[in-house]
Amino acid sequence: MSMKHTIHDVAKLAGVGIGTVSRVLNNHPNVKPATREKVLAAIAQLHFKPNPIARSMILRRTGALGVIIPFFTRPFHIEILRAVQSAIDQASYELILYNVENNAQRDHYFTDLPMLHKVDGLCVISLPIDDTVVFDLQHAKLPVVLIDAYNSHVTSLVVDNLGGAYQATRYLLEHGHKRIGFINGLLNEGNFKFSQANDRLAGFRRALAECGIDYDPQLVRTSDWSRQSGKAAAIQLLTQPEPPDAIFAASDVQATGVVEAARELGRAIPRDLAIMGFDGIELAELLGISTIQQPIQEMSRLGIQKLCEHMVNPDMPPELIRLSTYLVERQTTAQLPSLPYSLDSGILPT
Amino acid sequence: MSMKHTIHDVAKLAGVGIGTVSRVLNNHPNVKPATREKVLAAIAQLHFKPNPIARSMILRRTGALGVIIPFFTRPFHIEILRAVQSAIDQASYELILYNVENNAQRDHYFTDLPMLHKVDGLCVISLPIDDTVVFDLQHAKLPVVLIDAYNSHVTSLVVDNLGGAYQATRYLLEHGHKRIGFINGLLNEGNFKFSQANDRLAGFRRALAECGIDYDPQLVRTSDWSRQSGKAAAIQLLTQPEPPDAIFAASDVQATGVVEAARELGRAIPRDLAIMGFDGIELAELLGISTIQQPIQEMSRLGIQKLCEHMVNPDMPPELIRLSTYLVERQTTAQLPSLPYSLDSGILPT
DNA sequence: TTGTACGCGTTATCAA
DNA sequence: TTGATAACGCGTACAA
Repeated sequence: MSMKHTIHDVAKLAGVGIGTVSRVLNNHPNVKPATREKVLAAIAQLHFKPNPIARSMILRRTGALGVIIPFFTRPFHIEILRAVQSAIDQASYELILYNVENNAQRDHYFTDLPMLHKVDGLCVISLPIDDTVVFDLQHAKLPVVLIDAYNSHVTSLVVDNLGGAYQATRYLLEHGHKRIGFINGLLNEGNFKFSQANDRLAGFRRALAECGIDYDPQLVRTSDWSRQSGKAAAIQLLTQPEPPDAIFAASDVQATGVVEAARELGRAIPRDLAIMGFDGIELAELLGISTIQQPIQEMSRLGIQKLCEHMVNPDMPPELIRLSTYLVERQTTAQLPSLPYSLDSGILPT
Repeated sequence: MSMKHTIHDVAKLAGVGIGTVSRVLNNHPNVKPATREKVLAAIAQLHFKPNPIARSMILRRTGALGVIIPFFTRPFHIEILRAVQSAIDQASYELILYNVENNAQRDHYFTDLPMLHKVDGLCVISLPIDDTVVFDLQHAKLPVVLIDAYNSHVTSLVVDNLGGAYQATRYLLEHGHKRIGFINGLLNEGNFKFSQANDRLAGFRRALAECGIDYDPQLVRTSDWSRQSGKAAAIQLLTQPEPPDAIFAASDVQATGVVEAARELGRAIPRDLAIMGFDGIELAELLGISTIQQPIQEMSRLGIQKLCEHMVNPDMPPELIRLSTYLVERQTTAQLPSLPYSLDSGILPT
């Protein structure tokens, strides 16, 4: 019944040529209403759907977008994927998910995908990309956008990581904290460079400098983007002779580790220790962690929009779109007048 | 350089026919070593990669698997997607992500995808599927597996929802709790039926019955799978004249809502109120919530494995694979001898 | 307005 | 062992 009918079957059934069927399918103007009806009837009767493979062979477009993303590393990426998925869906494309866990995998996608013509466009998330790869992509005429990553030859959407970190640090200083600890994310997690870490450190230092505070390397630690590592780094910071009275973590997940550490060490939050995260993932909201919110929806939506524009107009020059973060005050920093319960006893068990 | 070279270009450069090139490509035995070298050299020189579209046109396989999943509803689904992605990757397939948010979208995928031949197989997650759809799929010869869903005509991987709920309830009863509340998940969230909810209720009732306890409808509520709804349901339960001393929630996310509710009402956890979740997502571990752990990895890995088997051998009969859950004791139920801090003050802010 | 023939890039068949 | 040629299913000039 519905199995493999081709355009020929429809043509035969309707008593016309395949050209006519094709014209009806792509609703070309030049087809007599009467024959159009006949063809439509035949199509309906056979439940005919044109084969998208054959279609994309001749049209040179697959109707799919590739999303290259370090899917396992951070909840933040999943929230981006959510937003990206939604945007791709609205643009009537399919989404092919390429997870990258290491450099080899990333390079594999970057070098092979362009030549294979399996996707009409590529959306790369949080992954840096070499100029040589960019050159290959351009040569293969495969449109690309970078989300949460930057390359001058490719349309990139980034948040102001430096500004966000500056904002966080500044906020803590202005709320009376004297010694601000900073737990940065690893630049080289899983062998791929997250350049975001650099910018956040720079923002941290700038705020310090502006407030006339010396940068104390003892107050800065680097951990991978996990809760456990964030916790370990926090414990190091807090068990020093002169511990910080506030800690800014480069991600919300690390911040949860800091909360845990504070708990175990009996530090009251936020009285003894204020904590600020970065990303603005759901978990931060759930746990009441103050954070620098990234405009996840906006960034993703705009990214796919730009990708679509590049697909329509291949000669469009690359853009750098820099979005602002905003600070969300929650229980780990705000000295709210009357909390219904004491946060001092901590947020996280074990 | 690398743009669009075809097999003909390679053939010309190597001074052979395209048939020979094709044979080299698919390393057919019948090709003289010398010519193979020539062809290989030409391939390398041109950076030639066979066009997968043309390939799949004649081979009748795309190298992609479709994953239909309610991506936005619950963290549980994301953890399944993670495991499924990993399994698909290892099987050297690509993963096309189809998110379904409502019935129309689900039906759209179910009715159109089979005919389009865009994927070699389908993995459906947590979504019930009608027999008519199954019939269409079989007719289109598209292999399918269901994960966390069941249909007798399709290979299905499910956990023992009834057994898990039974286990949870039983555990609470055996730990001295007299009145067990149950917050079930909505059967009809987003208009698609999660039949899992039925089984969990059945397990709850069976445990009660076995222990000779009357089923009290006042102790059962149904909420959607969100934290907010779980909280609201818990508040209803806890503010009754005879409130429960333990609550079993049909999902971990709902359980977090229960924890919140307990906090606000000043109930000590687990002394005044024990709480048990279901799913075993990371969040439950993070928050120390006891739960019925689903074998997420195992279920996903096995599911993709079965899907691959069905693709190799289309006549393989459908299987029902039922995996066991296991109970994970954490802070919301266990009366551990010495906690480093008091959980009574609660886990979650706001 | 409509039908025919060609091409998309590959695999597979079949002579040679 | 190899090369020519026919599919695969569709879109589209071009001719009618």
